[in-house]
Amino acid sequence: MSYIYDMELEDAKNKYIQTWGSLATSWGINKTMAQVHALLLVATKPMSAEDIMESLQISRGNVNMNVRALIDWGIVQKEFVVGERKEFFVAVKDIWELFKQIVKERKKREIEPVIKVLKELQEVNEDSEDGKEFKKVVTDLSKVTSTVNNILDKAIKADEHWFLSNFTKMVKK
Amino acid sequence: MSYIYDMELEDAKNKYIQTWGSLATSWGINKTMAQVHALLLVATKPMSAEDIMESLQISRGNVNMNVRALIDWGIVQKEFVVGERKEFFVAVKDIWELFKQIVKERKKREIEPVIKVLKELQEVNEDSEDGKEFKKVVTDLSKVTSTVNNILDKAIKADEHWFLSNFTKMVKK
DNA sequence: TTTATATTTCAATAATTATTGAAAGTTTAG
DNA sequence: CTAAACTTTCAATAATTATTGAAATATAAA
Repeated sequence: MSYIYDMELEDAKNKYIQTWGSLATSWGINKTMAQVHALLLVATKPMSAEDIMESLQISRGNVNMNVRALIDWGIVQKEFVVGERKEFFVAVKDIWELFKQIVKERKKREIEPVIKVLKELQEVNEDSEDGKEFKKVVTDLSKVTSTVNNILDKAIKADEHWFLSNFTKMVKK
Repeated sequence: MSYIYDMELEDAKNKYIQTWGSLATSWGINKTMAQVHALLLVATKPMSAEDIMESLQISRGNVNMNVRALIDWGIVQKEFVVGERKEFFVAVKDIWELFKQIVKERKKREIEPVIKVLKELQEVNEDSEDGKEFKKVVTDLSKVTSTVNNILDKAIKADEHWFLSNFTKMVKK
């Protein structure tokens, strides 16, 4: 194992962590949250709050808030290390599981609130020409949104192999 | 057409515009951009920059920037009105077209950069145990991301009827 | 219990992102 | 061409969101 090689791996890991953080911004996800997740995903052993603070050069409070958010998303878990009093954290390493959790969470945050609002809006009185047009827009939005929601539900329930092979073939013309 | 009824429709439209704006925030999309889009989507005729300024109580510069962004996304278009010198704007009213444009744009912004980075990262030397693990994570991420990307490509090319009926049935067990 | 260790909270502050509005730039009518 | 009508730009500012760090709280060992 040469020195040069190690540097390359470290560089790759860093690039990965940094890139994830900046991409996250355009997804409406906190930069640090994405970085902490990326760090845990490529870590070879459980990390404590202090390990994370040091790796990413961020404060204790920031680590705490973002690790909690990741646990909420269901993509990071606490882990206890024998002989250690403090908490350690690990990322869910199974990428399929990760994918499903992320879909589940974004569905909940992005799609379900939309469906809820559209449903309410469909109850508006629609006798006038203007009202009919509004109702049509809302109904059409509802239809497409619900379909997407159903498809994501299926994806969440599917298993990895089915998704990666059958689904792909199925979708191909 | 009664006064009360009109109020209800106006209220519904307002609620829709406001809600869209706040939901957009959690999607990494500018609030005003979403509001302008919502406004144009339920408008019964083309709107000028001034109409939008007045409706949403925002500045001219803000309208200009956000309308431009919407045109970039391909979900709003300029329209000329006879006898009027200024520009008017309309939203793409075909919801299926809207859906496809949004998918296309988010794919480009969210998924394609990820694929690009993962591809680069797969080139890291992987002789050590640690390196192998890293490579596995990256490869797995690549696989799932590419599959999602392919599925979205198909969705963009599909037609509405196929998507709303066949795809749904197909996906059902 | 007391003490040491670890975690959480949150007000203050920093960093980022959105918005304004007026000046500069463009386009069209006369 | 010139003036008026309209659009774009962008530095200044406002609003929002993220981060810090120290105090408060919680937990476990002694």
